[in-house]
Amino acid sequence: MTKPDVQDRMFVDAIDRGLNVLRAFRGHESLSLTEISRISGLTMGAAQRYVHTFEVLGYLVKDEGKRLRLAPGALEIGSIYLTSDPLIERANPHLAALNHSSKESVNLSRRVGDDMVFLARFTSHESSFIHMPIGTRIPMAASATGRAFLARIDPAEAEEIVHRTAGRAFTSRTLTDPGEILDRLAETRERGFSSSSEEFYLGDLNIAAAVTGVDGHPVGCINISGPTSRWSLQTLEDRWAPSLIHTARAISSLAV
Amino acid sequence: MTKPDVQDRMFVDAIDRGLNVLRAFRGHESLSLTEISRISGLTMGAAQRYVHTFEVLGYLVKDEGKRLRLAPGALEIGSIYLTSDPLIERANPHLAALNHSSKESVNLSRRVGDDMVFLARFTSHESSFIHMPIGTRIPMAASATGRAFLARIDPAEAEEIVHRTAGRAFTSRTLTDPGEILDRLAETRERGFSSSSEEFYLGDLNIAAAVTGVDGHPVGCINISGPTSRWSLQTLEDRWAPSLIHTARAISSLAV
DNA sequence: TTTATTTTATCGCAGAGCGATATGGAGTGC
DNA sequence: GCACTCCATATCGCTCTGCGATAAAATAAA
Repeated sequence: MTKPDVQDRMFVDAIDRGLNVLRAFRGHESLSLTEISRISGLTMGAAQRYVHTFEVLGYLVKDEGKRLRLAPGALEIGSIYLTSDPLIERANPHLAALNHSSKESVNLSRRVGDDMVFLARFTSHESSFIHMPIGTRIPMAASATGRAFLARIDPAEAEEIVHRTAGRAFTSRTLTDPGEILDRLAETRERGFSSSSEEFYLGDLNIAAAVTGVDGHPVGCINISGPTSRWSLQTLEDRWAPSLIHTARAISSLAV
Repeated sequence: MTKPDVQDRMFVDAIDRGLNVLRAFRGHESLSLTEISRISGLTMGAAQRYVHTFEVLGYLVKDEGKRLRLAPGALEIGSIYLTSDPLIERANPHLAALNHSSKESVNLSRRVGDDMVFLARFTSHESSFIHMPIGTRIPMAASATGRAFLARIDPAEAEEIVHRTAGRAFTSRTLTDPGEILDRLAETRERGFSSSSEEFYLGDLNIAAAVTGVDGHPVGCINISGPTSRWSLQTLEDRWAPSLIHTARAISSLAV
């Protein structure tokens, strides 16, 4: 369970237990009731009750036979979030303009724990397309957007996060040495943007810059991503980093 | 409450009560605890417990003062859905290709109740951009995608939906007469695609075609949307409806 | 056809979530 | 600076919601 303290009487267990039913679908197209019970750790009766509840609410739908799938109704809360976060609506015109001029994928993300989460995504105008839907999480230490964010928070906190989370490799190119990552943060602080080359998936190059709030603290990041088939990291940086920084500043200046 | 039957002992009330806290944020950037209590219909104590629970889970975050906002963590379940629905991943390359050739906004949607919900969105390569995030719902009767879907289901069911939901106008151009909408469905059945002109918001033109499953029933729709500043409905149809239909069929042929 | 597994339906129980309320904190007006 | 109002937080005794267990029904596999 997510509950931090077994004595937290303010925490509603049923919410977490219910969400665990939906979380069970991560990496699965469909699941049987028995599989949901096993993956979520709930008894068969409890799993049955939550599944029934989410079917009524439109979050789950029965597939052929008795298997269940997540349904489009599961987008309900995420959709409310996407229309209530002012940063997204404020950033969109700027992201669209940068997407238009660069013709590459341009995204907005915010921090969630040790990850960056995509909130808005304008896909490449060229034929190379990679499926990274809204809500996708990328580890901060292994991504340009994450490192752009880390470069703008308290250095001690950034160092703690890097030491705690570095080490996991996603490709053969992922930086895993904390010292090397911290060097990249220092470089990012100097240049005002970060970059990564094929660290989260092969063939993908990225440059990113932080968006700040009125107090100068980072509230999110924007990035441009382009494939190795069209760019080298050097040419992507030379051509688009100035516009990226300019766009990040333009979005930052709208913060209230 | 959403509960259809007060005697439904399988329904977990706490889930619905909790979701009502999050639903309260629809149309609001932030809310106080008192406002959440009032909008959701929960007592102060219950609202307090659910707010605390969602703060721990990362779905809500405290703003300046005591106000609360939805946080990016609220995308959790929606994100799992977007990566588990095989239609989305199957459709993406085709949507990207159509977006690339048409340079206009290309989207995928599925039916939820009386609405169509955007599941994937490739934005226009031109400068006109409209904020319609993933999860946005559009009434079936008042949209090209919805009418493309209605044209492929049982005519009696389609007629019932049109009579029950038609009448609400979103712009001065929204079709509200059920007879006229049913005529458009007949036209759609003939042409294999539907269209709408400025019905959901002014300046927006749309053509749509249904994606079908192995049994020929519709499982979703794709649409191309372009602004009146660049197209007339006639030229959008003439130029892109053949490709749209072709793309819908290509996606349909991948269904299992 | 038989057996095994999964799903559904039901029930008595107990503790999770409840509403009420007291207390603390913040904002406003004088 | 103080009084008042409103909001937020903390707490408590209570009850009914969600529980696990289990029997029956349905489905899948041999």
